[in-house]
Amino acid sequence: MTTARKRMVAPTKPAQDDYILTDQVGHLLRRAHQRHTAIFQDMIGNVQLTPTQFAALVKIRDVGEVSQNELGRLTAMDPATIQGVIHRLKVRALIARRADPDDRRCTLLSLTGSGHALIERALASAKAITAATLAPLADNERATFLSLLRKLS
Amino acid sequence: MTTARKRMVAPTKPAQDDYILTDQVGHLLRRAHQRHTAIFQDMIGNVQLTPTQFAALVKIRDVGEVSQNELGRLTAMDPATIQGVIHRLKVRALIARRADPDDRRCTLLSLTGSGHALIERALASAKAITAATLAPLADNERATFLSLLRKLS
DNA sequence: GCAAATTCATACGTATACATATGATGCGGC
DNA sequence: GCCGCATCATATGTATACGTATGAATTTGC
Repeated sequence: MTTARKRMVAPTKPAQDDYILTDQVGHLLRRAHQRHTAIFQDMIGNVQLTPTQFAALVKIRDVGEVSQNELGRLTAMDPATIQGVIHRLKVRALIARRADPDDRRCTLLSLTGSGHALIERALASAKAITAATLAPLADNERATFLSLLRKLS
Repeated sequence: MTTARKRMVAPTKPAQDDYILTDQVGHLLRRAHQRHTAIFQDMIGNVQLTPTQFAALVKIRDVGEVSQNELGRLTAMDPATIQGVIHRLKVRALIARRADPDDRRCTLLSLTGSGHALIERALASAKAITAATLAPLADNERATFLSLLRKLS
């Protein structure tokens, strides 16, 4: 064992130059998304809404009655994902459901009165949240960034 | 002034102009992250790794032995999150753990032989995944995008 | 030196996010 | 008409992601 000295120097320092994790677009996207979510939770106020719950409510407000899967497509959520989101909003009575008279597979979703009131309050915060997320960028950089980001979504 | 002609039109068609969900940076970040995750799962190959599992393995490879919380900081994961990631990698024997002789609170993590072999195989795919994610952008746009994205992470 | 504050890893609860499977329903092709 | 296929909503399982709480261990502040 006296020869057990530092036999393995190389393995402890592999080729970082080749693939730097924190420079990869996937890692940066994940961190930027994390940061935005944190800002959202900080700034959304006493209205208890997650980003996806907010998205679902805003979209229903925009389009009116809509089926669950259709709402998922409009907000980029899997049917399995939107199901849980809607369920939690329904429990809080922010959303109402009724059977679609024309297609018995579908459930039509709409905002309740309190849902409407809540989303209107949340919208003010939402604009500030977008501004806070983009705050590290200069004015002229923001449009550039959004334009490029849109191409990747 | 003469009464509300278009007063009642508004409720069914609310101010979309004011806040367009799909133009908000948070929504675009979420969708871009979704797209990257899908590309990752498609291209990572028969190596069964999620993006965060891959990140943990790559980072251990880069820095050698490291405590669990420290690894979390290096890969932008909460202590609660990294705990689950490490647990799943440990079950698959891709990671080994030993007590830190200098700090009995800590557990030192390292790659096993198969962990090392697996991450080396995954690295080839990882470069292609980054390229595929950025494929919608022109060459000159990619550096711009990454530079701006880094400011938001 | 020692009490207070911090850090480490874990555990529990909630909320996306998606693959997959299922049963009910609608629709197109023949 | 009706059979095959698609769609809708749900259910289950796995994996982040994080807040909060906990107990053990270490560092600090005085």
